[in-house]
Parts: sequence; C-alpha cells; structure tokens
Amino acid sequence: MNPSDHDKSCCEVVAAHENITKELLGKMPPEEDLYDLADFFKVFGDSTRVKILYLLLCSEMCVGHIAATLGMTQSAISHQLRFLKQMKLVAAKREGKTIFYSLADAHIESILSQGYEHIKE
Amino acid sequence: MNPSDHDKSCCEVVAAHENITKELLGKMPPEEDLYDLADFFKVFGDSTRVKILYLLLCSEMCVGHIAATLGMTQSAISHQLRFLKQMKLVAAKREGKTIFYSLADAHIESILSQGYEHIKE
DNA sequence: CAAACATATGAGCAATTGCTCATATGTTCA
DNA sequence: TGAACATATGAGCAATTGCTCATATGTTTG
Repeated sequence: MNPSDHDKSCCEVVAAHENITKELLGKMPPEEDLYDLADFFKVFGDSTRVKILYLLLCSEMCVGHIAATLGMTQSAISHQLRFLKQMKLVAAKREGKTIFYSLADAHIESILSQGYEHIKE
Repeated sequence: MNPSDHDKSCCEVVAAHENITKELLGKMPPEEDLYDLADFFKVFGDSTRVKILYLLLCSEMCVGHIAATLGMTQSAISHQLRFLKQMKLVAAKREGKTIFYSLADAHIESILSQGYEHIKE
C-alpha cells in the first residue's frame, strides 16, 4: 500500500477497503504464533533472566552458584530457571544433589548479541 | 569452571571462592547494559507490539490503519507506538493530518525471525 | 475562525509479574 | 534411617503492564 493513497483521508480509505486489511494479515504469521513469539521474547524481557542466560553462555552452572554470583535468593533463581526451562531455553542435568543448567537453544547467543548491538548506538 | 569441581559440595565451594564469581561477572556486559537489554526485549514481549512490528515489516502505516487492521482501539495502538518510538524501534513521519510509522532498526527482522525459528521446533 | 479528522496523552483499573517466605522434594552419607 | 545439603514449589504481596475512557493537541479545509 502506498502512503500517497492517504492524502485525502487516511482512515476512511481504510474502512472502505477491508480486502487490503485481509491481504496484510495474510502475509503475517498466524495469530497463535504471534502469541507464542511474544511469550518467547518475554523471557528476555527481565534482567534477572538475561543475567542467567549470560552466565550460562560462559558455562553450565548449578542453581546455588548462579544465585551466589548474581547476589540473589536461591528461590528467586529457581523460579526463573523453571520458567526458562518451560520455554526450552535451558536444560537441567542432575549430578548427585546438585542440578546443572545449561543453554538449550542455539539462537540465544545471536539474539542476545543482536539486542546488544541495538542498545549500543 | 568445571562441573566436576562440584562433586562434593557445590555451594560451599562457591562461598569459598568469590574470585571465581568476580571473574564470571567480569565476562558479562556491565549491569546497566543488562537492564537496557531486558528493556529492549520487553518490547517484543507483547503480542500487540509484535503484530505492529510485523505489519510495519510489510510497509509503513498510519495509526488508524494499524488499529483497523489489528481490530484494536486507536488509543491502544497509539500508546504502544509511543513505547516503540521511545525504544527507537519505529520512526514517525507526519504527512498532513496523518502520521506514518515505519521500522527504524535493521535488527528487528532478524530478531523476529530467529525467535520464530525457536518456537517452530 | 470553526468544524472535522488523525493522533497523543493522562488517569484509572484489572491482570500479570517477580520477588519473599515457608515448606516440600530429592539426594548423599554417616 | 536420620541429618545435612541442593533444589523446587505454593501462597501472598508490591510493582508493573496494557488496556479503556475522556480529553487534549495538531492539521486541513470551508
């Protein structure tokens, strides 16, 4: 759609041409995917979780170690790790009493670095 | 740090070696950047904003057109666009009465598509 | 200038979020 | 088996979020 089409009255045109609307919506991913996508990015939208992901980028770590490093409660970290695990961003591996978490998705590093590029401008 | 170091007692080791903690923190971006990064990703963590970004990926659009296409209030969209603009993800360009919004960052498309790859597995 | 249109914005509210606190589960070792 | 350790989890609460509603700002045209 060309912006110059809107010269007289933008939204009257919109109301008249619902076919254009449908065409645009057709080019987008299905509604449900967009919800899943937002939920996925919600994971990166909290600084505690971002910190955890950066730590796991260095090496796998146990819950207590993550909590100590970030200066936070074991409980708080455990809750966040559960969320990260549900979203399939981390994987858990038990070794005796302790449980090691590691990154479970190859996209994480590049997503983080692209976000980082954006804020550094 | 090697996971096998934790064989006896993970978190006692952690408490004893704060230097390791500091070394890990040193490899991460500074605290403030991590907050900014989380704020940046927060933008993608809402389905309305994701939808807006996908629409603008097709072409620039005015507020009323976005609202009509998504079946949402002009006010709701305008609020979200203000947020997107603050985060420098979209740019506004006035043409008479109407204001056209367009994507303002080259990373958006690849960030969205990498997220999309993740949820499609 | 007044009316019509497009967008922006402040206040308020329901829903969600991220933490804390207390407690439960699971593992090892004496 | 019981004590110590590592982690998980449910309830509850303060803070944040995304919307609505009413209204303000800004632009064009008669």
